[in-house]
Amino acid sequence: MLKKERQAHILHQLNIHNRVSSSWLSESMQVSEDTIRRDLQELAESGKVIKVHGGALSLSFSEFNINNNPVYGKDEKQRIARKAISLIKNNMVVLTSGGTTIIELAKSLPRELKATFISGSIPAILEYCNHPNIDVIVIGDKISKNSKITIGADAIAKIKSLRVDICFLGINAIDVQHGVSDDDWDVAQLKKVMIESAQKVAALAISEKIDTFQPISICPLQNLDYLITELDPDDERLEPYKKNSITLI
Amino acid sequence: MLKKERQAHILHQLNIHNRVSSSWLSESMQVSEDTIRRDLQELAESGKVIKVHGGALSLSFSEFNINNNPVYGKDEKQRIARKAISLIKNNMVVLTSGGTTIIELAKSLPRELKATFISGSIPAILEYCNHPNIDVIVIGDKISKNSKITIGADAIAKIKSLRVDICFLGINAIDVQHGVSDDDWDVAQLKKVMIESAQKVAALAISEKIDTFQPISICPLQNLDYLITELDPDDERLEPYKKNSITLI
DNA sequence: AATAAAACTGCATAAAACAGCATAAAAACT
DNA sequence: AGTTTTTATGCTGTTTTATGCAGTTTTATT
Repeated sequence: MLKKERQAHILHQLNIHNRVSSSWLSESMQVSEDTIRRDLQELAESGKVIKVHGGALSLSFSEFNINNNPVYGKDEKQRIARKAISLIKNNMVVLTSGGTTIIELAKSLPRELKATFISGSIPAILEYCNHPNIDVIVIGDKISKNSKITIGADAIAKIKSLRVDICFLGINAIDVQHGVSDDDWDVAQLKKVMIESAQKVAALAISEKIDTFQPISICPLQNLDYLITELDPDDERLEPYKKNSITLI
Repeated sequence: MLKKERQAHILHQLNIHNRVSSSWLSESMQVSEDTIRRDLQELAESGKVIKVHGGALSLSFSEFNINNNPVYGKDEKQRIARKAISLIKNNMVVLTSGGTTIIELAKSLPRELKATFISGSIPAILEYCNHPNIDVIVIGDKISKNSKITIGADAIAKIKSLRVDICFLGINAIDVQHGVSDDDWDVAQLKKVMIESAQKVAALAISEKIDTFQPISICPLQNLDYLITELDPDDERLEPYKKNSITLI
């Protein structure tokens, strides 16, 4: 087998699998690992593959493309935020959960928007505070360290006493069978009452969370009014969610 | 599975769930926990994740800590903070007001201190959150934009229901005749009830605020147990405050 | 304060990378 | 054709890297 052939074969395999291991290549083409190593070295030097210990990765390998922006998945979250904002009208009272998507929403709020935001998420509150025209109401209680959100009976009681126009939930998992679910019991309780206290409920999720589930159930799909992802509302991945009278945005 | 693959997988999981546990990763990728630990270590060193005991957190979960605008009189406030901390013992319940001096206090808390902190000041809460051994309780209510602190009937009622070991007040004005005073009516109300709810009250003030007064009175000197400034307790400027059974620190 | 889980340390090992050499085939040149 | 040069490949021994394991220390939780 000629050198060029071999290298072409390697590139081909990389296109298919996004990864190859030296040992496997050596085996499948019946050449020594040294030869493979030298092939990979050349391909890497001419920038066609990414060489790593034990093999090579395709250029399209996520880390090197996506990871140029420091916050993973930030663009997606900003798209979601923009869509979510279209639901907020002046003088509305808005309840928000925690999570990075919600923080992105908080950061993206247009300056001229005038509304009341209620939340127990410290980072979100901080963002709301920096906004010129937004009234901020804090849900008090004990803070859960890892999610930086207030949780507990007081928080739940306070949320129950509310009746807000719309509630934005940053969700961790959603699928047709289980509905919205989470892996933190306290946070799940909080989200449950948030849903009850809101006229409209919007779930915010990057598409990677679609069709996943976690141990603690929050609500069935029927309770949601909007599902907002970074995808086009007509994307086929969202098809199963259409029949549940959820508005896809 | 190649190392980079694994690390990319970890980042991907983090993107979805915001946090991952080492044990789960180790299980799901069939490698030892040591390997995972080393992966997380590398990712943390290159600043792609935040390593915590038992796993790792997504970066986007701490990026709101970039709040380092210069503080007026920072050195003095740090000195005050150090003195104030000497009053806090393990397992105490501490109530704090807002203000930059209090935030300096929050930042200076020693890692090994184990206590419960209660506050309605968002910046202070954020600092408490980043401390490993401190339980944080948030006083909820409407936020006063300029002081980033919760104010209102709910906050006052909640504080009244407390009985804390010690209360730290960042104060705006103090003099012998009027006692502690302030220029914000809401904040003053809040501080009044804080004082009532605490066994001991410590007032924190840089020396510039000594012997000044403002329109709204909070309490007479008699209600204070400690007065903490950046000055030496024997400084002559503090002489008038000694006879009021206040401990100068 | 006691306990269990996780992190670290140092070591062992296997796999992979590397450097240098040998060789054989291919290419280039006389 | 014969010689030299270049290129490609494999081999040997050494170095580096990746990973797991055992024992200890640290951290979190109750």
